[in-house]
Amino acid sequence: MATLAGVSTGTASKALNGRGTLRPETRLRVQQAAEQLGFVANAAARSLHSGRTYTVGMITTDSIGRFSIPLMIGAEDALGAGQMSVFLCDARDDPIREQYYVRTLLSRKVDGIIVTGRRTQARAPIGEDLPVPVVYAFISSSDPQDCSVVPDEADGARRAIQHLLAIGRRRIVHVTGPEHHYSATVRAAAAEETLTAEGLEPASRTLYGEWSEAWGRQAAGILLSTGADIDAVFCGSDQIARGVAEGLREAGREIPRDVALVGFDNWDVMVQGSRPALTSIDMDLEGIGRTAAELLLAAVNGEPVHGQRAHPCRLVPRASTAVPADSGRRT
Amino acid sequence: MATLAGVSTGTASKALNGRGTLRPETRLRVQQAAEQLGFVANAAARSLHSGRTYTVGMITTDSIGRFSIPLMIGAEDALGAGQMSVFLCDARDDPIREQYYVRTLLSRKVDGIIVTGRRTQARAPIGEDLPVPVVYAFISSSDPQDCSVVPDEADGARRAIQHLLAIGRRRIVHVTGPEHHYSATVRAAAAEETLTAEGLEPASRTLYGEWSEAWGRQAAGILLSTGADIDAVFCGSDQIARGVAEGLREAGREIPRDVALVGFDNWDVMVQGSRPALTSIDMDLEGIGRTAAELLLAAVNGEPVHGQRAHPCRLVPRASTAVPADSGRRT
DNA sequence: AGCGTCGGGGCAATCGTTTTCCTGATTTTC
DNA sequence: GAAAATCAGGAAAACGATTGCCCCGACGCT
Repeated sequence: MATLAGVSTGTASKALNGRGTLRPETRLRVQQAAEQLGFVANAAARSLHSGRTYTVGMITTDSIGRFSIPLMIGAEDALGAGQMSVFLCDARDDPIREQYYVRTLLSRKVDGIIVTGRRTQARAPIGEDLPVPVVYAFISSSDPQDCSVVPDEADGARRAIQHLLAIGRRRIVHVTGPEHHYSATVRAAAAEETLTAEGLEPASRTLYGEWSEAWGRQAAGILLSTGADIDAVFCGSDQIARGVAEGLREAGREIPRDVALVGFDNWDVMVQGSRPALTSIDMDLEGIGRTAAELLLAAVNGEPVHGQRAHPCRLVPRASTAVPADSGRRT
Repeated sequence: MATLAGVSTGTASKALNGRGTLRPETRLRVQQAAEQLGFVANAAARSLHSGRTYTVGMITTDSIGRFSIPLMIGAEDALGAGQMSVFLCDARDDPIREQYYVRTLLSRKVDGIIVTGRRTQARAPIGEDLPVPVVYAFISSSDPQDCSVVPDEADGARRAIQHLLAIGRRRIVHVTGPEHHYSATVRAAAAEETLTAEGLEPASRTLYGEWSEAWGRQAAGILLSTGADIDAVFCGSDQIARGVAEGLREAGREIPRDVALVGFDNWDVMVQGSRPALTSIDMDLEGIGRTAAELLLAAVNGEPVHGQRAHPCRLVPRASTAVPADSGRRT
C-alpha cells in the first residue's frame, strides 16, 4: 500500500482524490509513492462504497456484425471520453442468452445498458422495470417510453431521390431487399413519396429481392429486358447497387452517363470496389452510437430522455452520380 | 435483502452458493426469496472478497475492424462459456490510449488481458511485469516469452499452392499486397517455396501492390500484357482476387477453365460477390480468438503457456478452382 | 499567559458478500 | 441416562477504498 511510503490509508485516499485538507507537500509525497509502486485503486472496493461502477453494458442482440461495429465504436468513443468502460455482450439472437447477459450486467451493477442489433425494426424491451437506464441504438424498443436512437431511413431515401432529381434524372427506379424487411419497405415508401411530391412517378415499380450483389445483377437484367426507359436507379443497399452497376455495364450502359446510381449504407469496400465508385447514403452509425451513449450518460445523471430519436442520414456523392461537364443528361 | 425473507445474511450466502450445512428446506426458502426479489449478488462485493472478477479485458490495438471482430467473437464465445465477461477497449493505434486502457483494466482487477489487432506482425508488449496474464491474438508480441496465437500464414499459402497443383495447374503466379507488409512477404515466400519444392518455378515473378480490388484488376492487366502463360493465380487477399477475376474475365479469360483463382481471408462478401465464387484460404480467426481465450483461462488458473502458437489455415474450395468433368486443364 | 480557532491527519464506520468460528440443539452411542 | 457426536445457523472478521468525525498541536487574540 502507498501508506507504507507515506502516511495512513485514509490520508492516502484523500491525497489521491483531492479530498480533505492536506499539506501540498504530503499530497505530493503520497502521489509519488503511488506512482512508484504503480498503485491503482481497486475499482471494486471503490464502487462498493460509491454505488457507481463507471461501466455500461452493451448488448448486441444479433451477432456482432457490420452494423453493430460502427455503433459500438461510436458508443465506446462517447463513453471512453467519460471515463467509462464497456462490457461487451453478444446475445446472438438468443433470448435465453440475452436474459442471462442482462442478469450478469445487473449483478455487475453497470450504470446503464445500450442495446444494439442488426436490424432497425422495433423489438421487445430487454426487460421491465430494470434498475438501470437502457438506451436502444439502431434498433428501437417496441415500448414508446423507452429511449431509442434510430437512423432516419426515410430521410436517407428522400436524400437519394432528391440528389438524383438535382442532377436532372427523371426516370428513376428503386431496387431493394425483401418486401417483408422493414428497412426495405420504409425506404421504398419514402422514395416513392418523394417522387410523387415532385409530380413524378417511378419509371418502373419497385423491385424487391435479396440484399445481395447477385440480386442486383438480376434486377439489372430485368430492367433491361422490360425495356423500361430509365436514367437512374436508387438501390436499397450498396451490394445491390454494385450488382446493378455490373449488370448495366456489361449490357453496355455507361454509368453515370446513361444511368446514375445511388446505393445505401456507404459501406467502404462496396462503394470503392464498385465501378464507378458509388454514391451512397450513410446512416452515420457511429453518430448513432455516440448519441445513444450520450443519452445514456444523461439518464445515468438523472436526466432521462424518453421516446424515439431519428438520426438524419447523409448523402456521400461519388462518381456514380457525377455530372459530366456537358450536363449529365443523356441525349 | 433476501435475509428479510428468510434468515441471516451469512446463511443466505451459504444457501445461494451451496456452502455450509443447511436444511434443504431452509436452502429452498432462501432461494425462493431471492427469486422473488430478483436478488443478484453484487459482483463488486464478491470480487472484493475473492480477488477474482471473472472478467477479462480485450484490447484491440488498431481500431475494431474486419479482423478483430471474428477474433472478439471467438474469444467472447470461449470466455462466455466460462461465465466470464469481456471488457472491450479500442486503443485506435494510439499508445497513450493503450496505456490508459491497461491502467483501467488493472484498476478493475481483470483476471487477464487479450490483445488483438489488425496485422499479424509482432508488436511491443503492452506492458512489463503486469500482475495479470496477457495473451496476444492474431498479432504477436515481440517478446518470445509472451503467449501469442497467430495464424500460420505460410501454411495458408502452402495449402493454396498445393490445391492449385492438385487440380493440375503448373503455371502459377502470385499477386499480393505491398512488399513492405509482413503478411504479404510471408505468404509470398511460402508460396514460392512450395512451388520450388515441387520442382516448379513461378510463371512470373510475384506482383506486389495494394490490398485492393483496383490493384487486382491492374495486376490482371499486367499479366495479360506481358503475355505470360499462366493457368492459375494465387492472390494475397480476396479483394485482390476479385479484381484479378474481373480483369481476366473482361479480357475473355474464363475462370476456372483458363485460369484458376485462389484468394486469402475467406471474406464472405468478397468470395460470394466474386464471379465465379472464390476459393479462399480461411485463417479461422474465430478459432484463434477461442484458442487465445482458452490459453488465457489456463494462465489464470495457474497453467501459463509461453511462446507463439501458429494456428493452421483452412482452404475453402469454391467455383474458382472447380475442376470440370473434362479434367480442368485447358488444352 | 490562557483560551479559542484552525489546519493536518488519524480512526473507524461503511459498502455487500464470503467464510471461519462458534454456539445451541438434537441425535447417537454405550 | 449421560457424554459425545452431529447438525443448523448465527456472529463477526475480512476484502479495499472512502469519508465523516475527532483529536492534537500550533498559532493568534485578548
